[in-house]
Amino acid sequence: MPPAVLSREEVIDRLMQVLRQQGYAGASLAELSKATGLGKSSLYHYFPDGKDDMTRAVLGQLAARLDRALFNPLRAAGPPRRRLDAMVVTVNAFYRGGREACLLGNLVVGETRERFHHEVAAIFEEWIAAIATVLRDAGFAKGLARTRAEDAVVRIEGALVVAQGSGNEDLFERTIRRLPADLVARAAGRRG
Amino acid sequence: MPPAVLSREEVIDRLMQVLRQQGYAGASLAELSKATGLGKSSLYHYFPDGKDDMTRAVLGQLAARLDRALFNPLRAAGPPRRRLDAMVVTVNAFYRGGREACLLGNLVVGETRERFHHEVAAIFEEWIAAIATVLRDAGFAKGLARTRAEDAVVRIEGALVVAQGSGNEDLFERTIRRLPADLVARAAGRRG
DNA sequence: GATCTATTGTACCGATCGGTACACTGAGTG
DNA sequence: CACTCAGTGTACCGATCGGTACAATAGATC
Repeated sequence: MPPAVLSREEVIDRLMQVLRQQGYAGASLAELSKATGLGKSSLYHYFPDGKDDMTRAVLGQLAARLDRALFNPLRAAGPPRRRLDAMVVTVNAFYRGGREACLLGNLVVGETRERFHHEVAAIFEEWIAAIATVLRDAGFAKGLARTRAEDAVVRIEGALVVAQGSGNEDLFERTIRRLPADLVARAAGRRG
Repeated sequence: MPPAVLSREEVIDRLMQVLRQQGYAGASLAELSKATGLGKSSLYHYFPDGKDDMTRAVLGQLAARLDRALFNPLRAAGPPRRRLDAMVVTVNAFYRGGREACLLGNLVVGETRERFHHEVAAIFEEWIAAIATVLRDAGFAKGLARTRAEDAVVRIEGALVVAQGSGNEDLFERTIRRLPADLVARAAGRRG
């Protein structure tokens, strides 16, 4: 809907970049305007309820993109180990090797946690469920598959925080590279 | 220094609560004032450089408290497994079973990442090093001890995010309860 | 009691916040 | 050509932002 220079999807993409980098409270309308190249009036034309609307649009687009690029491949047929390896590649690209923050992680802070809880929780849940599906396919019992799937997402989110906080850039990639082997390990072989 | 009703340590404690819950951008002077019971003038009397000063004071006090309650016990003598168990108890209390956010995690967002990077990175580093010490005492090689120690902190930070994001409250406690056994496992016995 | 210094309340500053009003444009459509 | 209407720039709103000035107060010290 923007003139032609930027599609709606691209606009939401720019909004996502600002939100994931600055957080909700830190993302001012001025920055969102600058990042998209749209004036405030245009921003409010597309997103009548302001930042709240924009954030919901961003969450919707994120959910759709993750479905396509991450969750559906996880749920598709194929060797479990290979599906997990594919996830690692996608996740690594999505977070730019740990240099980019997680939007979901930034939306659990302060008042935004309750405000966007439904959307955020749904994405986390779908992610965990998709990994659990792979692990069930790999022969694990339901409970164990679920627990390990949670642990995988926990480690990805944690690795982002610790990598950025400690300045240890490669910690993120190292952490997620271990994931596939760890996840399918038979009650043994934690890692090297 | 506050009249007598609140010690400096207590004031900084209140500031910490606001900062860890709201993040830096979301913590307004009005809120910090209300939480401490000090007017803006008093706040600026104790912390002349405003929010920046307050945040540094909070980080300093956090570092001191973690040293006393978490890192020193980890580095002290005693059975490694017991030291890790103690860490879990302390961590669980500190984060109120996952209901309280991590200040460090909230300070890696936006411009605050660079601003407080030294302090934040130092705390993460000391934490990881302390856990690595335990694991060396448990007989692990230096590299493996370090990697597993990183993983422990990664899982704690990640569990906070995922527990709060997914609304799954007990995920945090479940995750950290697994940590001691996982950490000292002999290249086997990932967990259940 | 006079003095001093730490602490505080009040009032204020310019800047920016999120958000709105409105007139204008320009590309389609009849 | 007349009309419409999605899209936009400009100007503005009251509220709040982080921060400062300053005079009043108060408790200790002499």
